[in-house]
Amino acid sequence: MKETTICPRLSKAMELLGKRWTTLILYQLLDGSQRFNEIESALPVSGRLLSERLKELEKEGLVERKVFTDVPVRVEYSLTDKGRALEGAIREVEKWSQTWIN
Amino acid sequence: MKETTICPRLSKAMELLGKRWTTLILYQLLDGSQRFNEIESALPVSGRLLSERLKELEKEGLVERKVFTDVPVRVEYSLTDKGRALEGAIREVEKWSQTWIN
DNA sequence: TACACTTACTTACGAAAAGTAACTAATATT
DNA sequence: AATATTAGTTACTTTTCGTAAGTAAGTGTA
Repeated sequence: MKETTICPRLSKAMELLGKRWTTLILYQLLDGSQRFNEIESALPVSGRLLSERLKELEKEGLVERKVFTDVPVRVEYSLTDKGRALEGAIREVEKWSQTWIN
Repeated sequence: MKETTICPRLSKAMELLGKRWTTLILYQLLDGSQRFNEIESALPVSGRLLSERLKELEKEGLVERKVFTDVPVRVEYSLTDKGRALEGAIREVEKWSQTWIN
């Protein structure tokens, strides 16, 4: 990779948030804890990618995964403090989109 | 594409902003008008992708392109009002990254 | 007992996007 | 004539994405 002048923290943040679907998944979870299928229904993302993204977000500590051993199994995803701390940024994008898109 | 419950404006916004490099390019331009090579040097993005992204951003009205017929040619990119309106959102992400990354 | 049904994934595979490096046009300098 | 500069473009390989089908663990139904 090239040498750059950009802040490594912002760079790393964008590496995560700049991936397709990541921000919309977080946006969806701002409404509260949700099951896999709920998120999948709310967004035009496939199970394959949703699974992949949720794993990344869990690994980076933005999302928490809870398994309930009901039948069939129930899995709930929610934001951690680190994830919820992005609410301000996400709301700003939401506001921008209402003003400038379409 | 699937049916979703998410707001189409936010969805469209994220289709643009969620692409790799887009937000970092805008962040870079918050510093003011910059030439192609300046942006390329500041970010770990290749000329091929930078060119593609700048075209998209110009088409969507977030970035303006000005050609100066110096020798060799000079091209300057700057934010439009629509692009600059994203400053709040970008600064929020920047703040978040300073607090939570690393 | 056998078979369908549910959720939360995983796998396989072709298509699209991204990374890398070499190349180009226009012109000015050496 | 050869070299250098900027702002790209082209060709090619690798990575990521999208779609559809398959899986595991139980539970309900015939």
